[in-house]
Amino acid sequence: MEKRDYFDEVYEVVRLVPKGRVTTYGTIARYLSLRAGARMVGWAMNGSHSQTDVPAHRVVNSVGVLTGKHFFGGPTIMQQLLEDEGIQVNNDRVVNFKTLFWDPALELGL
DNA sequence: AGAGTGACTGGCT
DNA sequence: GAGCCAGCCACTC
Repeated sequence: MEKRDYFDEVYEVVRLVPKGRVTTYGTIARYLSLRAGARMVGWAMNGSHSQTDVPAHRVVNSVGVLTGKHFFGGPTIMQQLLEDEGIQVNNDRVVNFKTLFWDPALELGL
């Protein structure tokens, strides 16, 4: 398998997400200029289980919904991880998502 | 090679 | 905010 190419880049960006902040698949896709699109970012996260330092729980969709929670081995794992970082989650949706949103191209001073 | 699927997004209702 | 639809690319069978 060894898809590594853009997978690794996605992991790297996700790792840069500060604790208590979140970002979206589409944002990562655009930041890395992935033609593949946001869907592939999610697919890339599918391999994040091999990476221990990849906070995939900080990656949500465009409206702040924890779409990938089921892939954490449980429907509440992702939410608990976020709440543990001080992020409030209500009905699978990140509270103040717009405020907690972290844009790499913006925060990294690009 | 063709069809189905998915951790998405934007636009419209 | 929530639902439906179309576009998007990579992966699997």
